[in-house]
This record gives sequence, structure tokens and C-alpha cells, in this order.
Amino acid sequence: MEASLLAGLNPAQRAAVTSKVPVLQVLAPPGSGKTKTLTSRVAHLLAHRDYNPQNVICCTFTIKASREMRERLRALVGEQLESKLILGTFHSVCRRYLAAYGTKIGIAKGFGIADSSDSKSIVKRIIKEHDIKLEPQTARSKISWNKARFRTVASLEAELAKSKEPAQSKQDMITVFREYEDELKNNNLLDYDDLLLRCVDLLRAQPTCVANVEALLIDEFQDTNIVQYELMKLFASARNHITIVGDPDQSIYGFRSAEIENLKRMQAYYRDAVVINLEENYRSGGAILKLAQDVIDQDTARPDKKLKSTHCHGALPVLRRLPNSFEEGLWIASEVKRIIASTGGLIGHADIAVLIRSGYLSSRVEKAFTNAGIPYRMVGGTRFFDRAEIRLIVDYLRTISHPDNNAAFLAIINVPSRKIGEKAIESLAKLSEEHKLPIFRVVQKVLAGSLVPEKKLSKPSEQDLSRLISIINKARDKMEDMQPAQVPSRLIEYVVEVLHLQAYLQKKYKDDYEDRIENVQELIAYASDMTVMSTTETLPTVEGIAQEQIDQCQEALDQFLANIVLSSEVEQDDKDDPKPRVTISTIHSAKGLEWPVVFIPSVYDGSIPHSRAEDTDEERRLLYVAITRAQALLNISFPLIGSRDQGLNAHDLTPFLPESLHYRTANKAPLFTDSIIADIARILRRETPSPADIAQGVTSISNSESLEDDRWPLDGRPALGPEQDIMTGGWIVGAGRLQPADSSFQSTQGIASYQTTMTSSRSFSTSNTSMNAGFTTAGQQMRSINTMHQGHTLQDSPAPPAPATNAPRGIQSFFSRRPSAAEAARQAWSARPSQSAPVSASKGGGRSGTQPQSLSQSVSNLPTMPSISDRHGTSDPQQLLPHLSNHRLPAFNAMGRAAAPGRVLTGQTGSVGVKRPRPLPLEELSPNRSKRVYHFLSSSPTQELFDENGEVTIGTKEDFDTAMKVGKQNTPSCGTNSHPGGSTKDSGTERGGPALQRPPVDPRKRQLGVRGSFVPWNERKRK
DNA sequence: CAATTTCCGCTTTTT
DNA sequence: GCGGAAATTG
Ligand SMILES: Nc1ncnc2c1ncn2[C@@H]1O[C@H](COP(=O)(O)OP(=O)(O)OP(=O)(O)O)[C@@H](O)[C@H]1O
Repeated sequence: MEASLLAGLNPAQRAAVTSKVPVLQVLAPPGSGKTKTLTSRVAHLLAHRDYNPQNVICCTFTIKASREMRERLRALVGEQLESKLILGTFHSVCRRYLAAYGTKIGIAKGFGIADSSDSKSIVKRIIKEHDIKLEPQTARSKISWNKARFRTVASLEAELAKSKEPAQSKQDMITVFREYEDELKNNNLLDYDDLLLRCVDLLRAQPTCVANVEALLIDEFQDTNIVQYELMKLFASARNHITIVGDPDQSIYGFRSAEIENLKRMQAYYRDAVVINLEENYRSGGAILKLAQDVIDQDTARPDKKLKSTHCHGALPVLRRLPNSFEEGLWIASEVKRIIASTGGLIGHADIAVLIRSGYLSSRVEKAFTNAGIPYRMVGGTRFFDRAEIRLIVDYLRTISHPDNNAAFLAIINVPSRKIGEKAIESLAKLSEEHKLPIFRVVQKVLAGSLVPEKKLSKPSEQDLSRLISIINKARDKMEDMQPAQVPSRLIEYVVEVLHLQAYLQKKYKDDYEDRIENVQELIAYASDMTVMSTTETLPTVEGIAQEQIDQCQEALDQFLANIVLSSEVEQDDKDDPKPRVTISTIHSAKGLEWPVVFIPSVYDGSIPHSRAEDTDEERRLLYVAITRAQALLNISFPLIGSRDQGLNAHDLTPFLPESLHYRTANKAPLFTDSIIADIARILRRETPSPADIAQGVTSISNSESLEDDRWPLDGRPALGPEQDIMTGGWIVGAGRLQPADSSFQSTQGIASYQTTMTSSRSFSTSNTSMNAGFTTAGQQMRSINTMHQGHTLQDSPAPPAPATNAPRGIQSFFSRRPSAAEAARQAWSARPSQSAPVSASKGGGRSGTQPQSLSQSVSNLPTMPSISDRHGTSDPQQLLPHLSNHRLPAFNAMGRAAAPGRVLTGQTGSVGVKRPRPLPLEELSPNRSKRVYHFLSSSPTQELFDENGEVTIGTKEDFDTAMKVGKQNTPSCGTNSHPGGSTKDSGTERGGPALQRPPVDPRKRQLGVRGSFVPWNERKRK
């Protein structure tokens, strides 16, 4: 056993695992086996040094890390021992201690945990009440900032008293802080910081609680804040036997008050502390490590440390430029498919991760995955438990668990509607204040008639309220008769039933109630799985101090609720869902994990480093962490232009990947040659797939897909060629996506033209040289984009002037470059059932073979539409304006990427996630979800103007207003030039001329990337 | 007074 | 594309 435990370890790791020193710090770079060492050490202590698992505390920072560690330990020492360990996040371990001993320091039994939204609403209420000018968000983070540093209301007051100029803002802050703390106390709630702080209080007052602790082990120690540091000392106080592992370079939780200095502090405090360094990296290919090293070396304050590779060099990391974030998503999806298909089973979906800086960046990738049929799971994004229907149920449970929790009770008091409004709640709250009673009790008394609110409740609301009270009380009674393990799920079922939740959801969310009901079912399933957790959360009994007598059922419920608050995501149940999935995760939640293939999209300045980040070094470390997650393949990418949300402004590549590092990267993803595949297999310590396997995999690549990363030009221009019908599920007409430069524009007069100016090597601006009212054309637009990109070279390697039409593509190049597998592949290829045209001539559209359908052809193929002019008996734009629909255009969403001022697109109307009611339903105009031509005045389609040809002009209200003004002064003639994106030379004239003038756009608003008064995100609030 | 509708502003990272 | 505030309707 001992041998097998140590077998997979190098000498330094072994030394750390078996070390007998009391205080041990293992400091090492990523991938050096820190976690493995820590886990082995726990196993070693249990198996060979006779430590009792009940007396070993193991702390991690994230739920995922603790789960991972539990699993690894189960494999090493068996469930018997593993389940007895005190293992979890700091917060969850603290919760257990407070639940067991909290009453000893005056924490009432059955305390609840305030999650961020509870804290937020409490702070908000206080701010409103006191009319304090403070952003709830900032107030909340300041409170947390202080609490994480042991600063209390009292200490802040003392500080303020000492300072010469008492600032009002500080006083306000203290007021909010004080009221917030009072509010938590009155509701018997602890927030995240309280869990730690109160546990420190507890252990200081009652060190006996941890008298049994023989060893304390902490993972990712660089992320401790000083409260956690204090906890470390207290947890270990009986024996002072501590092992921590960490890496200062991976400190990414500074925003949560983590202090890297704790490492030094610890060395100073425990004089006998021994440091062991691990050096070899066992995770990543050499090329990836070199890039990682160069990135982290930019931090000059950092002591020089080198990453030592144990693997071959492997494929160069990829730094890929793409036109915009939508196409970046498409690229990732197509790469995922390509990687899986070309590596002969070596790499599967589960081996791939997409790591993003911010949660919202996931949506594009998710959409692209969905449409490409790639299974994925998103971790730590929009949280399951934050969904309205889930929160509602959870708030019911919280009320059932603890009716005195005002926050929870107020959240449910009028949901579903009980005709209790603002005023009614106000008067109830007043009574609650006066009588120092929780609102729940107040309501009971009011209903019994022993209290009378200022504002008398209406009869129906009184009835509904008494029903609510009885629901809660009945649930509490029922709970006692249940099996503890079943309490959460049974209670949920009860709540769902008595509230007629299904009907309620159906009514409230007409559009997507099915999803919501599914969510509820998922919650029930999650609750039923609770059983497993409960045993591992029990603390051992310690001589000399009694634990709280716990009511099993109550405890089961509280544990369930705590887990919801302290976790953030539902664990994917591997049993039900063995389907391998690509992981999409934030970089933060990916810490400590590894994948064979890692994508890091959107590495632009403003995302990494985030525009609001205070600490650039931490942002750099974040990129470092992301890079070092990759084992064999690393794909970094960034969009040259932001999405419409970001005003289509140009992005700069992150400063953390300056040009001087680009030689460490390739500008496109590798072709999977035999030697690359062999390298990947070696790095992953997997078997190299046979040529036959590889050939087999290749057959899954469809005609329209390439075996090379050659769908997008290397310099970030949009892909030309066949329109990808990914987003609209099947059809976009011909080449309607972007009109190619058309000779008819050359003669067009009055068109605003763009001139691109290089302002620096890294940025550019486009300036408009003509102020004529008129329309730019798609071709014009296209040319200006091209000019721009040509001037905007980001890499030394020359970009090809156009997509490589002559270069061997797809399977052909595969054959020419992979002689060893070529024959097998060729056979497999010809054995394909539907052996149609070769790749280059298939959907190749404009590039080879089939001519794309011209837009005019497409348009004439459109079914005839009822015209809005006919419907309203006028063609006066002013009169028609009120009839414009006022929702986001679904087809626009569907086409996502392509809309820009002056562009012309053909697309399909239909509902894509539009929830809002529409003044003018599109279906009404186009009952068959027909094809339409869209003219974009701007990239923000809040209004549409239909003309009698069934064509739609899209723009903001502002665009239309301006257009109307300009149009009146200078009525454009009905020629090509009066039509935005007039690429359809026939769109008006050939069909009798537009009855409605398509309103001209103010040219100033048409500069690429500048939409009206829009200010890009990263420049908005940099206060 | 409550419910519904519309409009506005804003999106770091986690326990 | 959402939550919250303001405006409007019931
Ligand atoms: N001695 C070893 N021989 C072979 N492989 C090893 C060895 N030690 C660790 N590994 C492997 O290296 C990889 C990284 O290990 P681990 O996750 O423990 O590193 P880490 O230092 O915790 O990384 P990070 O700091 O990124 O969390 C794992 O796949 C692990 O199995």
C-alpha cells in the first residue's frame, strides 16, 4: 500500500507526502502535482501514520476542488475512511462547526445563510430607508471588504472618531454596515463572511471544539484571506500540524480579499515551517509551458521561477484572430469538431474545455455548440439556483425551515400573488419593528386580530395570507414525520403541489414554462440526491464539549439549504448522464483542473485584463492560470470587433500577449498530422490511435467542413464562401450575408466613404470624410473593413490577401500531407454512403463551382408579403411609424453577427427567444415565417419598417428620427443611392420604386463601430 | 392599491 | 437579454 501510494511520485513529492515536520508548505508551479501531493499526504497520514480521519481537517476553496479531493481520496483510502474526514470548503467546514456548537457563542439554532442576493436586498432596503447616496453593490462589497479584515462596525467608528475630518460618506457607510449587521442578527442569518468570522469567535471561545484535530491540510493556500488564516491557526491549535500547498503565481482571488502575504506570515509565525518546492510540470506540453512562462515573467515584481517541462514540446499554442465574437464561437465549435474527428478517438468531448474570463462570454460559445450539436456543460455561469422559479421554492423552504427569516418570508409573501402590495408590506414591517417580532409572527397576530396594521388588509388578501401561514405550519408538521434524507425533496413536492406551481408557472411564463417546470423537476432530483452528503457533514464528538442536540429532519433541511447557498451549481449527475461533454467554465472555477484541450476565447484588452479590474497583475495571473490548464492543445482566440453590445468597437489583443511573444504561438490551429497526434498521445499518456482509427474518425467530417483550420482568413477578416446556416437552422439566401464589392457602387454618388487611418501600431480609427446624407453600401462597408484589417496587422507573418482559394483544401490537403494515413483515409472516404462532390466543389459557393444566388434573385424568390402600407392605407412614414414593432428582431438575433449599419441581409423572421409582447407581431405580417430582406441603419434593431416589397429597414428610434429629418430636407431620389446598402440595384426601381423612402442614416453615426451615441462598455463607467 | 407594461441601464471573478 | 424602476392600467 505504502509503495503503491508513493509509486507515482517523484522524490520531492514523496518527501512532502511522508514528511514528519509539523508545519509544511509545499510551494510549486502549476501542474507540478501539488494537489496530488496533498491528497497522497492525507492518504499517507491515514494509512501509515494512524491518523484518525475524524481528526483530520482538509480545506479547499471551491466546492469543485473539495469534491475532486474527496473522489481522489476515496480511490486512495476507500470510502470508509474518506467519508469520516472533515473535508470541504472553509465556509462549509465553518458552517458545520457553527451548527454543532454555535449556541455556545450565542448563535441561535437553525441559523440561515444569507446569500448574495439576500445581502443585496438587505443593503438596498437600508440605503433606501436612510436615503443614502451609495450604490448597493459598492456598499455590499465594502462591507465584505471590512469583514474579511476583521473590521467591525465598532472599529470603523473608532477610526472615524480619530480622524480629523469626519466625512459624511464614511458615516453613511458605517450606518449601512451597522444596520446590515443588525438585520442579519434579527433574522438569524449569517452571511459568507460571518460563517468564517463567527467560527473564529467560536474557536477562540471554545478551543475544545477542535481539541481532537491532529492535522490540518489546506489546498490553494495563496487564496486565503486573513480571517481564513486565523482559522487555520485555530483549527490546528491542538497539535499545530499543518500542511498547505499553494502557488503565489496562481493567486486570483484578491478581489475576495485573499492575501498572498499569508504565505510569509505563516512562515514567520511558525518558525519551524519547512518549505518544499516541486519543480517538474507533469501536465502540459513544452510549448504551452514556454508561453505560460513568458506571460507570467512579465510580472517584474515576481521572483524568477522556471517551469520545467517533463513532456515533449508538442503543438504550438494557437493565437487565432477572428472577425467578431460570434464567428469566434463558430470557430471554436468547428475546431472542437475537427479535433475530435481528426484524432482517431484520442480526444473526446470531455477532454475539452472553454475557459472564459466572464460568465456572459459563454453565450456565444453555447449557441455555437448547440447549433453544431456539441454537448457541453456550463459551470458557474448563470446559476441554476438564481433562476426565479428555483429561488421561489427555495425561499419557501427557507421559510419553512425558519419562519422568522424575514428575508425569505418577504420573498414569498406575495408570490404567487396574494394582493399584498408595497403598502401592505410596509405596514406589516412597521408592526414588526414596533413589536420586535418577525414578520411571520406579525402576520399570524394580525390574522388572529391581536394586532392591527395601519393599512387594513383586504378580505381576499387576508384569506390568502392565512392559507400561506397554514401551508408553512403544515409543512413544518409534516417534516417531523419524514425520513430525514427525504425531507428536502418531499417538502419541495409539497410546496409545488399546494401552490399549484405548475399552473402558476404556466400562466406566468407563457413562452418558456416548460423549461421552468423542468428546472423544478431538476431541483427535486437534486434534493433526492441529498442522502449522500449528510453523513460526510457530521462532526466527530469531542470529549469535554457537547454538540447541539440536533433534530435530524431540521438538520437535513438546513444542510440542504446551506449547500444551495454555498454551492453555486448543480452537480452534473454522472450516472444519469454519462454523455461526455465539453466544459465551458470561467477561469476562476477552472483553477486546479486540467484538460487535454483548452480554448481561451476573447483575450482582448478589456476582457483580460478586465476593464474594471484594479489589479493588472492579478489579471495576468488569471491568464496564466488559464494557459496552464492545458495539457496538449491550447487555443487562444480573440475577436477583432466586439459584438453589438460593445458597440462594434475594435478590440485590441490583451497586452499580456504582446507581439514579442507571438513567436511562441501559431496563427492557426494545427493540422493533425501523425506526429502531432503522437505528441498529444504522449503528453496525455494515452495510446496513439492507429491509422485506421484516424481514418475512421475522418469520415465523420462532412463535405462542407475542412480538415484544416482554414475556414477563416488568418488576419481576422470574415469568412467568405457559403453562408453558414448554423444560426437560422437551414437557410439564408445565397450570398445575402455580405454583399461583395459591386461595380455598380463605383458610380454611386453621395455615398459616405470611409478612410482608415492608422493611429498607432495597435489601434486604428475610421474617420468619415463625407458628410453627405446617403447610404453606405454593403460593398463599401466591406471594403472599409478590408482596408482596416490590412492596416491592422497584428502578427509578423504575412496574412494571405484572400482566403486561400487555390491552396489545397480539406481532405485534399489531408491526403497530400498525411501520406501514412492517406491510403486508409481515402478508402474510408470512398466508402462513404453519400459520396457526393468533393469538398472543394460542394457547398463551396462563390469560391468554386456553384454561383451564389444573387440577392436580386433571392428577393424575387421571396413570397409576396402583405404590405404595411396596404394594411394602413398610407405610405407616409410618419403615419406608419407608430405601427412599427418595437422588439428585438428575431432574425437579427439569429443572424447575430452580420448586422451593421449599411449592411443588407436576407433572413428569416421567427421567434428566437423574444419574450416581450410586440406591438406589431411579426407573425401577423409574415404568418409563414417568411424570408425577408433586412436593411440595417444601425446594429441595434429596435424598430423595423416594412415596405411594400416585404423588405425591412431596421434601426433605433433615433436612427429613424434622424432619417426622417434628413429625408424631409433632402428627399432622396428613388435611385440606388437612396437605398441603404443599395447593393440590390433592383430592389426599388425594378419593382416600381419604393413607396417608402428608406430613411437615410446620419453619416456620422455610420462610422464603423460607432453607433449613435453609444459608448462602449469598457469606456462607460470607469469611475 | 395592486398588477401590468414599458423603459432604461448595465454585465468580473466566488463562497 | 434581464432586473429594476417608472409609468400606466385595472
Ligand atoms: N510524479 C508524477 N508523475 C506523473 N504525473 C504526475 C506526477 N505528479 C503529478 N502528476 C500529474 O500532473 C498533473 C497535475 O497534477 P496536480 O493537479 O496535482 O498539479 P497541481 O500542482 O495541483 O496543479 P495546479 O497548481 O494547476 O492546481 C496531474 O495530471 C497529475 O496526475
